[in-house]
Amino acid sequence: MDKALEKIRHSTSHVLAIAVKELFPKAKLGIGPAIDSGFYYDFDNLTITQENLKKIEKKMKEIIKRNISFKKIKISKAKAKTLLKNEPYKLELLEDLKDKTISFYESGNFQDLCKGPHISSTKNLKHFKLLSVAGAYWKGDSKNKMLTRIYGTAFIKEKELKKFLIQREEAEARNHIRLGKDLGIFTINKLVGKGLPIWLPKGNVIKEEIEKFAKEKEDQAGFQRVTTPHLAKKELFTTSGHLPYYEESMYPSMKMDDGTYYLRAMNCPHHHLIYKHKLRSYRDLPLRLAEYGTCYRNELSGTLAGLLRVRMLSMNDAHTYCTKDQIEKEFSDVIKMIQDYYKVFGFENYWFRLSKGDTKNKKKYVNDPKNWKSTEETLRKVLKKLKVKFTEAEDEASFYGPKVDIQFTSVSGREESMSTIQLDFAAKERFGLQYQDKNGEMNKEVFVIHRAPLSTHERFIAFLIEHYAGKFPVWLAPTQVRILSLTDRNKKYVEKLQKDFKKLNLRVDVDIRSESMSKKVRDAQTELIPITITIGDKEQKAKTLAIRTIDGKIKFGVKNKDFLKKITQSIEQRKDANY
RNA sequence: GCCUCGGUAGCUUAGUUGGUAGAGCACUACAUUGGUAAUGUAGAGGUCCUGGAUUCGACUUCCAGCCGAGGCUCCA
Repeated sequence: MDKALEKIRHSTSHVLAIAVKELFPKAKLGIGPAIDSGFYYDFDNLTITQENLKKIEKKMKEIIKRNISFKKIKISKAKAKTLLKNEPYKLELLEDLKDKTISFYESGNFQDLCKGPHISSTKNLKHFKLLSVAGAYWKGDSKNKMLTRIYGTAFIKEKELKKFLIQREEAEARNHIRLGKDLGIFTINKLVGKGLPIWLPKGNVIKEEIEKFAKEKEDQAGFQRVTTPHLAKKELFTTSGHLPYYEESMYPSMKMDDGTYYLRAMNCPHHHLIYKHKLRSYRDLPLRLAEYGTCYRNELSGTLAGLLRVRMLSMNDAHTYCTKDQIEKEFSDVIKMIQDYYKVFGFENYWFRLSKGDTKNKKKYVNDPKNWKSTEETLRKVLKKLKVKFTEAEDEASFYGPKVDIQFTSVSGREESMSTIQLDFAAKERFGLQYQDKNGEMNKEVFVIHRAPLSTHERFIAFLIEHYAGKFPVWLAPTQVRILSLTDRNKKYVEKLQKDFKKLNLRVDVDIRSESMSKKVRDAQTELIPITITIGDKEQKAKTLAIRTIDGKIKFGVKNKDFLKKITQSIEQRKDANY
C-alpha cells in the first residue's frame, strides 16, 4: 500500500477510536491498523448498530473539524503503564514490547500506544466512510475474547472514495449467491442442510459442461478415469494418516456391523489403493488417475458461504504417481494445464503461492525435515523455471507435503484458493507404494502429485458466476438460444426450428406466449440468455433469423444454415463468436 | 463454533402510540397480433421464520430456537 494512503487510513482509524471513546466512554481499545480495503479498529465492551455507526461517523467529522494534530511522543515503559491503566488490551500489547522507550501518539486528549505513521493533523482527513461492524477475536485467536470490529475506508481523493463505493455495489450485483438464486443455478434447503447445495437443472448444465471439458483435456494429457466410493473403513484413513492429522475436518465415524466407517475428506487414499492393486513396473510411471470425486468435510457452520465454502465437495481431482526424476516435468505440466484452463475462462487476476510446512509443528505435518526441504526446493525450482509470479507462505502446506496454490480475490474482496497442486512424499511409506525398476528390483521412491486445477465444482462455479456476472459464454450457458414468435402465426414454425436446433444438441427454448415482442425480449435479456432469435412472417417466409446477442446487437436476415454453422463451431472451440 | 445485523406471497418489498396485512414482478384466465428491455383487464396466491411469555387481543413487546448475510478462527 502507498505510504501516504496508509498514513491517512491509520490516522482515520485513530479518529474513529477518539469518536467511539467520546460517545461510549466504557469501550476499551484493541488495535486499529490500515488494511488493503481501508482500516478497522477493535473495541471491547461496545455494542454497535447501524444507527450507532452513523452517529460515530458524524462524531468523526466533528473531531476532524477540530483540527487536532498528531504528535509523536517517546516515553518510558513505566509511564506508558500508568497512561494505559484503564486499557487492558493496550497494556497487554505494551507487555509484549521489548523497547525501552515507548512510542505514543497524542491527538488532543487522546493518547494511544502506536508506532505510527500518522499525518500531521486531522484537517487532512476528508474522504472516509464507515462500512460495517463485525466480530473479531483478540489477537486473531479463537481462544481469546471476541471484540467488536468497525471497518471503514479512507482515500486521499474524493474521486477514489466514490469509485471504491461504486465498485462495492457492482460487486454485490455480481454476488454468486444472489445470481445463483435469480438464474436458477442452485438452491440451499434447510432440510438438507447448510453447505450442501442442490444443483438446479440450469446449474447442472454448467457443471456437466465443465466436467466434459475437463475430461477431454485430461484424456489428452494421459489421465485415466476411475470411480471410487465416498466412504471407507477407519483403517484406510489411519493408513493414510488423515486420522489423526485431519480428523477435526472429517465427519464423525459411523459404526456398522463389520467395522467403523468414515465419509472421506479426500480422494487420495482410494486412489493409492488403485495404484497398489497390482504390481507396478517402471513402465507404468507416471501413472495418472483422475476422478470427479465427492468428499465431505466438517467445516464449522459459521464459515459456510453459498458455494464458496461447502461441506460436500465435488472435486476435479487426480493423482499422478511418479519417480523422483519425473516430479519436475509432471508438476510443471499440471501448472501449464491450469494456465490453459484459465485462458479459456478468461481469468487473469490470480497469483501462485508456494505453501510451505513448518518442521517444528509435528502435530500438523509429518516429521521428515529432509523431504520437506528437498520437495519445497523442487517446487520453487519449477515455479522459477516457468517464470510465473509467486509468493511463499509458511505453515500453509498439506500434512504430507508442500503445495502450490493458485490464489484469487473474490468479488467480495476475500482471498480464496482456487486450484491446488500438492506434492506428497508421505504416501509411499504409509501405503508401501513401489514399482519394479529396469533391473527387476523394487523401488520404494514413489511420489504422488495431488491436483485439483478446476477447484471444486462448487467454488469454481461461484467464481464463474461472479467472473461473467451471470452472462455465461454460449458453450457454458444453461440456455444458449431462445426463439421468440412475433405473432401467433409463427408459433408452429418456431417450434419446428427448436426441433432442428435440438438435433444439433443446442440448448434452445422458445417463447410463444401471446405477449408483446419487447416484453419477450426483455425477459430473455433478464434471464441473461446469450442469443435471442425473433421469428416473424418475414423470417418464416425467407428462412432467415433475426439474431440479438446479449450485448443488444441485432442482425436481420441471417440464413439459418450460416447461424447454425457458426454457433456449433463456437461451442466446439469454447469461444464466443460474432453470431 | 464465536461476534454483529436481519427474516412479511415464488421474488423485490410497504406497514409505529399492539386491533390478524397492502403493492410491483412472476403465476392463471380473457382480450390484444406486435419488429427488439415491461399491452390491457380480471383472478388466485399470506401460519407476517418457529415455539413460548406478557396482553381482552401480538407481524408489532420480551425470551428461546431455526434460518440467512457479513466478519473472526479455519479453508478447495
